[in-house]
Amino acid sequence: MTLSLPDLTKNQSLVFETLSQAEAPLSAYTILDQLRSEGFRAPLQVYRALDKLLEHGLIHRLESLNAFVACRHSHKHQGTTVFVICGRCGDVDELTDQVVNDQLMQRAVERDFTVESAMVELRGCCGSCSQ
Amino acid sequence: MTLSLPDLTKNQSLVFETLSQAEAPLSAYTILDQLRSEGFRAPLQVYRALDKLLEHGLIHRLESLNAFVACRHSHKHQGTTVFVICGRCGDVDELTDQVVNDQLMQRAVERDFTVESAMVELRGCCGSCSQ
DNA sequence: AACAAACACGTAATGTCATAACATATCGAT
DNA sequence: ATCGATATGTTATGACATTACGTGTTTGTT
Ligand SMILES: [Zn+2]
Ligand SMILES: [Zn+2]
Ligand SMILES: [Zn+2]
Ligand SMILES: [Zn+2]
Repeated sequence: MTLSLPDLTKNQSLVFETLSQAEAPLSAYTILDQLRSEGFRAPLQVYRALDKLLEHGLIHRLESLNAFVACRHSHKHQGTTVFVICGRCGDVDELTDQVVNDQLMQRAVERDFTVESAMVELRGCCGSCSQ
Repeated sequence: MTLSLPDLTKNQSLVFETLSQAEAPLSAYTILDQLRSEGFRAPLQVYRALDKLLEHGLIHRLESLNAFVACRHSHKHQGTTVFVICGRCGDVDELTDQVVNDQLMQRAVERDFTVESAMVELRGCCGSCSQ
């Protein structure tokens, strides 16, 4: 099954392909290095593409790593996304949880706080790496 | 009630005082600038003090801001701490929530993931700033 | 006291992540 | 064809963090 993607420009496609094929989160500068053979020369070429891909929801930024991953969800995100990040192999899984989301929003409302964005990241060791 | 603090060195005390008196999260370099009059010259002086203060649990690092705050809890942290960060005034509140913590741990266990650390940060607008 | 280990500190250099500023090019609608 | 919006190329700079090396200070042991 192929996702119907928004039209991506050349640079956006290159960055997205790079992230999609990676097995772990990549920093913008790592992406830059991998795309030098395609003519990339400067960080801004990467960051601009990343910005658009983030807007489209095709990728995510992991705040605790200063790195980026292609989205693994085939469905639209609803509520807060929880990122589960293995520190050994770098694998990143993502999940949405109604209970977590509702509880966070409830606690925010209680204190009259308007949530504009939420970050939830679990760092640790995945099943495969624990064997 | 005064906390019984671990013995802090001169540099650690200076950094902790700076953070304690701040009304918003501070970056390491902002702390450095504020402590130049006290003889601080290099980022490492700040980062080393921050490391120790983090170990002692006296301060927290906000991953989504690359900045630090003094802990506002008078009690020991149990489980995941949720940081609630106002983007207007910079105020940071922290709370612990059993439901959020248990649900996150449950979802981790389900997928055989061992959590080593969890980060939860809500960005938005606080009650005072919404008036 | 003498010694050694552990810890804290000072300094310079470097590494890593991200954006500002400015110029040029491409595309699409009128 | 012209115009506005978007995308791109390039250089420089800003912001966050660590490596490497040397020195000083404390502490526990002999
Ligand atoms: Zn996703
Ligand atoms: Zn793993
Ligand atoms: Zn705290
Ligand atoms: Zn506020």
